[in-house]
Amino acid sequence: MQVQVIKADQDIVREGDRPSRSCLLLSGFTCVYKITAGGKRQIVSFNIPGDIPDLQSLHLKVLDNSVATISQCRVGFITHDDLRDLCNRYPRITSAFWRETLIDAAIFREWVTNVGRREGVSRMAHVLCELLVRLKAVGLVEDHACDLPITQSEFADALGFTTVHVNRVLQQMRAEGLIELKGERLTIPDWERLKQVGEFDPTYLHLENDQAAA
Amino acid sequence: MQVQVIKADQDIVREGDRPSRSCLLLSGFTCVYKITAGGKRQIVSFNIPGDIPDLQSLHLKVLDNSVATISQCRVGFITHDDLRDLCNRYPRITSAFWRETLIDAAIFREWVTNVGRREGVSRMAHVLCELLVRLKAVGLVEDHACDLPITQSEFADALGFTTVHVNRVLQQMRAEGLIELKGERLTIPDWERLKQVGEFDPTYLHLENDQAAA
DNA sequence: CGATGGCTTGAAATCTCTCAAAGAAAGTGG
DNA sequence: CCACTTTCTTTGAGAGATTTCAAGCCATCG
Repeated sequence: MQVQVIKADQDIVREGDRPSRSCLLLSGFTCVYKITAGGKRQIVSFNIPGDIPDLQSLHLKVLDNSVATISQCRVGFITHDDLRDLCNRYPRITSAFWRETLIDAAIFREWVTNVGRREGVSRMAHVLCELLVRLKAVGLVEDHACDLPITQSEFADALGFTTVHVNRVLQQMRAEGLIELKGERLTIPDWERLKQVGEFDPTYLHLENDQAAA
Repeated sequence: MQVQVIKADQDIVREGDRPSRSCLLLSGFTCVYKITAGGKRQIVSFNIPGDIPDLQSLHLKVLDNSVATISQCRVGFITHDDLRDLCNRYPRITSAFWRETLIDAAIFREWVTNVGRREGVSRMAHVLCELLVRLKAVGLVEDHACDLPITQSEFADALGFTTVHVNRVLQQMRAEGLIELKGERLTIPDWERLKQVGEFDPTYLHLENDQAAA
């Protein structure tokens, strides 16, 4: 595995690429995004350490999305040949990788639902809940607080909002005591309430030990 | 494989189920959907003959979505045990199935983008383009026309609109000569223009022979 | 210290929803 | 085969959520 440090706001791979390797995110945040013909950006998922944002390129030749760093990241590149060897030698690994991509798909499904059917505060709360639970699962949450280097305009691209609207939604959430968010630090004063506002049910994340979601 | 005929508007599997088999759609249309805590429905994809809407349940124990028939359907059920046997015996099959689920994921990504960043006519045009191309790939399109038993309220649930709005969008599209749609019959007078309005690029469908998309 | 990127604000314009009702179309039972 | 019911489509008008445009503020960084 070839490890590399990439600074913030850089594309790791681009839509249309035909990569011969995939990347394992070791530290930092990345996002998977698409650009519409009209020039608008939609982030379709956030990646946290442990994720392999472009594992699908192992079986789909052409990338239909880009992956970019949100913060500075450490990334490990593994060639598809090596991955295939691994899969051939240990069928268990095939299943595990396959399962990872299925969970990615489950997250996309949930995002379609979130963007299509929830509004304002509720939509934002839902993504925050997802991030919290996933970060907790990899040990990046202490005391209902975590580092979150995501800008308001990145949230906008993830939620299908404008930056202006994200700003107003966040203000409302702060006013209601749903979140504390300053700089890159997010704190959740009342997890149960945030979950309720975001209509958040972590089933779709298919976590092995469900306690992380509690 | 156990074949069964299921009438329209029936759930085949439900969110929360732990199925021990998956279903292959032989004829008819189904959809994958989720219900939010607020009681709203979001369809996250349409299925056409040849699809296996719940193949993911092979590796994810609990279903995080439901699958329902849209029209009357013929469905073939295959047990997970049989599927696993197949995969073990023929690694090629594993790859093929895995690839199918990766394409599903690619479609979800596109839908997030569609719902998040396109509006009105453009959003509707995009789903129609996707349906056309996929139906063409399985031989269900002749002369830029196909059967499409999807109601306006189902389109609404797929696009994140209300039924009323879908109705108005469709009227506008008819008025602009983008589509002809009466009853269950859809005709596309000008494919290039519809593609352009829907900002449709079929790359994400990862079709083997790209001509289908032309 | 100026520059850059990110955050905040206001007001008007749009898109989409809600509510409510009526007109087609399709299926059901007698 | 008709009357009846149900579902699907269509319409109007007012309300709401979100966008657009435009500007000012704040922090960070070289």
